[in-house]
Amino acid sequence: MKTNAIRRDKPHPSGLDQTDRKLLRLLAERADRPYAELSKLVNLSAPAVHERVKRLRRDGVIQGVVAKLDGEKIGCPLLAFIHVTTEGWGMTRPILALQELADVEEIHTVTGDTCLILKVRSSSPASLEKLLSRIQEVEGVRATQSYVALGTYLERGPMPELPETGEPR
Amino acid sequence: MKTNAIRRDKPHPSGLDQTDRKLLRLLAERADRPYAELSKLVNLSAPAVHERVKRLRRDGVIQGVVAKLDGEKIGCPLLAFIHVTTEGWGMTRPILALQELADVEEIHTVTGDTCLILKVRSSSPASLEKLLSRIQEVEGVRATQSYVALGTYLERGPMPELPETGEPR
DNA sequence: GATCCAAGCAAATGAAATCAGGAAACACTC
DNA sequence: GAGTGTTTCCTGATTTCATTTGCTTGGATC
Repeated sequence: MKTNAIRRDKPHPSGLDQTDRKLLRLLAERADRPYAELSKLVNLSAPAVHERVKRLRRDGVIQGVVAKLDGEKIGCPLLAFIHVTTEGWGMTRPILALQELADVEEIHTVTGDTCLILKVRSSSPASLEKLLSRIQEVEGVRATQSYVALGTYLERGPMPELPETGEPR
Repeated sequence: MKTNAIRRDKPHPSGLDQTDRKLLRLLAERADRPYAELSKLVNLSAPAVHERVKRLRRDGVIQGVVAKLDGEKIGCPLLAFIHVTTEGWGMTRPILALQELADVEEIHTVTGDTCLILKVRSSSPASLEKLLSRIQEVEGVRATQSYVALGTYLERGPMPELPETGEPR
């Protein structure tokens, strides 16, 4: 028999222990790793990792697994952030309907000198202009201001912080 | 023998045919599908899908596969966009170094009334404040302006447009 | 119309995910 | 501190899926 080195620790408010967090960091970076590989990295057996991932999925911590595509290579070289100021609160039905457009990637309501921030990716300036005019037409929209990305130096998803150094990576 | 329904078409400038684009849309949404399932959805055999995905990966169209995590559930409930105005162009080494911090998710240089846009996700107002002060200290940084997200109504990655309707979804 | 190439398929192989049975640690209660 | 239930883990099957192989065909080229 083997003396299992089990260390229970859920010191974190999120209910995730150290191993969970490490796993999540690994998966947020690259989710197509075999459990066998992950299991070595977190010092567990493959089925144990499987079990944890299943739980994290069930609890909604892991929302899904997606392929990261290259904007330029799929024909959408133009990335822009659009600030939208509106009459009221901002998040109306026609605004929400914008998510049907393939080039709208994110929609947030925010505090600050604007109401909405949209992240969009267009195939051409003309396409971006069309999108803008479409937004301007929406009932309640006062104005828009665009920020076209010249370069993207980092783009990744949420990732739990390491132990409690509270910083690195 | 079966009469293969082969339709060659690469009408798109990106070099991706209709099937590639459909595949990419499927994978951008959910990348943990068996090839057998994908193969039905695009009317191909599993090995054919495998072949295509391999090519798309090799060509960098698919940059990778990542797990999408829930910001709140991993203890980072605060999402914010930070505009940074700087002396010169903006993208200096110390700014780039910010990517070492786990809560910085994106860094873009942009046109418009700011130089840089950062997307960050923090565990608390205090943590966000610390990050802000850290940015302010960077050589060449003139000012920052923050937009804290109240609600996120859409958040996804790049995705090729459908056929040529140029719009839906 | 002969030849070449790209892309496909079915069948076979190998690798990985998943399931099962049982043990250890932990967290309770008494 | 012994008893008991629950959680998490491990090893060893079993099954599912990815990947390889070998061959076929449609289309392009000459």
